Amino acid sequence: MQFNLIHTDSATNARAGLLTTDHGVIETPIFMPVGTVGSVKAVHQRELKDDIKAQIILGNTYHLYLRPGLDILHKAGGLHKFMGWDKPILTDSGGFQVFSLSNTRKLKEEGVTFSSHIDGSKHLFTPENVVDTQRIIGSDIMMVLDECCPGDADYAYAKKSLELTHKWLERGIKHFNETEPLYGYHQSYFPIVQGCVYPDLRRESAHRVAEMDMDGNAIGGLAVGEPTEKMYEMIEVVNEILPTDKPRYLMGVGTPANILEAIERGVDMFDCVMPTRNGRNGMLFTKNGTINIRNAKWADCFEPLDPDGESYVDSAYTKAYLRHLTISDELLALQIASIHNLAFYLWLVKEARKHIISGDFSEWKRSIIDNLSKRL
RNA sequence: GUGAAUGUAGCUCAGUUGGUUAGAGCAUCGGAUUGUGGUUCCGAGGGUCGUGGGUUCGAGCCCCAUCUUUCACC
Repeated sequence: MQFNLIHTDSATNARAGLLTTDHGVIETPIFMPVGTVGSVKAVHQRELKDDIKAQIILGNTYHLYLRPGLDILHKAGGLHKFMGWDKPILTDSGGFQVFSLSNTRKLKEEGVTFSSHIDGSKHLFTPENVVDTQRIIGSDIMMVLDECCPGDADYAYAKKSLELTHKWLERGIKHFNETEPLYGYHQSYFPIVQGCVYPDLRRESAHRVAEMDMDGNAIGGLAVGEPTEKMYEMIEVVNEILPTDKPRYLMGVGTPANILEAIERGVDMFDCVMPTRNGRNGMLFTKNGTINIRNAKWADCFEPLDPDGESYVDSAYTKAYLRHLTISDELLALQIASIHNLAFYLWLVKEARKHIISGDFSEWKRSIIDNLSKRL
């Protein structure tokens, strides 16, 4: 994997770059649609590629490990072949799911035991076997197993949690270095900065992560209940330390405004369920603000879905039609809303990149950011 | 025609031996959702209890009449 910075904004820390993987080049900053179980929910691979213009998508180790399972993924020749997607894939380690989904998780030095949300069966994730699993999945970017600390954790808990995450980090990297890709292309392995909302823990973690000298670095444990300003502060603290010549990935974030603020602070990669999950619930993102398409006021609005939108759904369908489909629980509603929102998120980062390169990122951000969180 | 049921929110129904401002689910309307369990959660509006009388301090509940719908029988 290679990362080339094309341009760094003179007024801010925003960067435009090119991330080259064996499955293609990614223009950063980038947003990565989330495709948990080998499918971006409600969106066809062809639409992802041709209409949304996704350059990389996410898969999830926890979900794929439980279903379809390693045997099937291995026989399929990895996730790319299995799902018919030949562009890059990043897999989350599953650490977050173990903490957010499982009610019977148990943290130990060795790893984390949890019971499946599907059938209750017991499983153990260790830093090592999560590497093995991601080798089998064959993701271009694998993530380390970490503990995602809640946003309201106290200092003592956060410190203890961070120590465990760092131990797991070293074990994971050791195992990564001792294993080989299974399908003939390179796999990168990103460590994750934790430390909750405590600047000294974040600094310590960022130093630790930077020392590992991996292909790229991630910032985790944010947007998990802490105030937004804290999140921005933590990004600043961490990015002072993380190397500038490696891509920085802010995990699980976020709103369009969050993304622009993070880009300004030097983040290159994002993923979030927001455009797809909220889309399935009738929320549309536009550059003028968000729309709740369920609202009665759209019932007879026969204007295009989004006059400024670049996706074909934006001009092909009206607000009234999408409201009708949404209220009627039609499957097409999920598809249209998901395609629209993902296309918007990809437009947003593409536009940000354009303005970083042309040197007016700050002005552009200022001109758009207040509108993004308005409600239409 | 006779007999038996039935009538409470837009819909399907609860509603104790008669006792404060008649409840629920769904629907409607609005809000939340940040490394996804096609979710989930939160809030709001909405009823002259078929109608008219009566008994009672007090009636959705008891009595009478009437209408609606359903079933059975002639």
